[in-house]
Amino acid sequence: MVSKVTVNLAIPHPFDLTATLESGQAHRWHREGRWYCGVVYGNMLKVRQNHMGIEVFSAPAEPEELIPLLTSYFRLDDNLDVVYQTINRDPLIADMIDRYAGLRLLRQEPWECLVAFICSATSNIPRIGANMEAIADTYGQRITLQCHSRFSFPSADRLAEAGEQALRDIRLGFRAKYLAYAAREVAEGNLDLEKLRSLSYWDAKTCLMDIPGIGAKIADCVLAFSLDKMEAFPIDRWVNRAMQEWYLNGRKMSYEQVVRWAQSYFGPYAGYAQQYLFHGRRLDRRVRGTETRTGK
DNA sequence: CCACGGCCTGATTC
DNA sequence: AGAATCAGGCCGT
Repeated sequence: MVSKVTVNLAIPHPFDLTATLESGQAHRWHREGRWYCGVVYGNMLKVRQNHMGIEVFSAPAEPEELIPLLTSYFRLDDNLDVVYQTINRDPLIADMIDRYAGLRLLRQEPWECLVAFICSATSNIPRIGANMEAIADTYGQRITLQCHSRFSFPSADRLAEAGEQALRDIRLGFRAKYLAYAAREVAEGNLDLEKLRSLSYWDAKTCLMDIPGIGAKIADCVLAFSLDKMEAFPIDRWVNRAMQEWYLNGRKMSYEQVVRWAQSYFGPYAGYAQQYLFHGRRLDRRVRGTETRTGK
């Protein structure tokens, strides 16, 4: 029997499922028309937004049981009005907020998020997704929902056991070594991701960056997208370009200098500002089809 | 601190 | 068409 609920959570502030799931934070969502299919915390989900809220199919847990999980995952506990008031410092960011109102950060599983962004180095969004699926297909558990099958995301233990060569074999490239190392550190308890929540942003970041293959950018992604550090400000080429052109007037600054600048400018929700800048810049490039290659 | 080459691989560009 | 180039970085020199 198929169960379905409309998760009729009061969403008093804007929420845009499409913008949220297609803003490059999460890598295991597949779109089918207006539905999105993904795997979160061992549950396969099929979700769609309507005027009431979010419709959900799920397995193995029933949708009703997953309401707290979904509320957390989609950060429906964030008051976006407050976020917007805080980061809305100028007409440029205001335009992004206006265009993508309801785009939310996600609160993902830290381990899965860390793996995804280890895979992100010198890669691109489709390939990161392919890597994540290959990892799940090979090492996860099968979950079936309405004749579709997906696989849960495997634990660090499981990937530590797999080892570097096996990860290379599923085409992770040079990232296999970093992933194998990180898996071992987490499996052995030397890196306790949940514990990072209780640390300050800078302390948590330092812990993450102790792992080879995790630099400032990847650490910031994990902190912003899974560990509730909303002041984290991941800077990739798109955000960097937005910052250079719109805010820094071409001034040369190191990565961490730009982070500090953004934090002092946008405040404690700098991570939200980053997500809007990133999304806007990326879509812009797509629409125009061409990208000026003067920068690199 | 900064600059640079190398790293796996697949898609896109020339 | 085959060869460069590039993609949501990081590390070592």
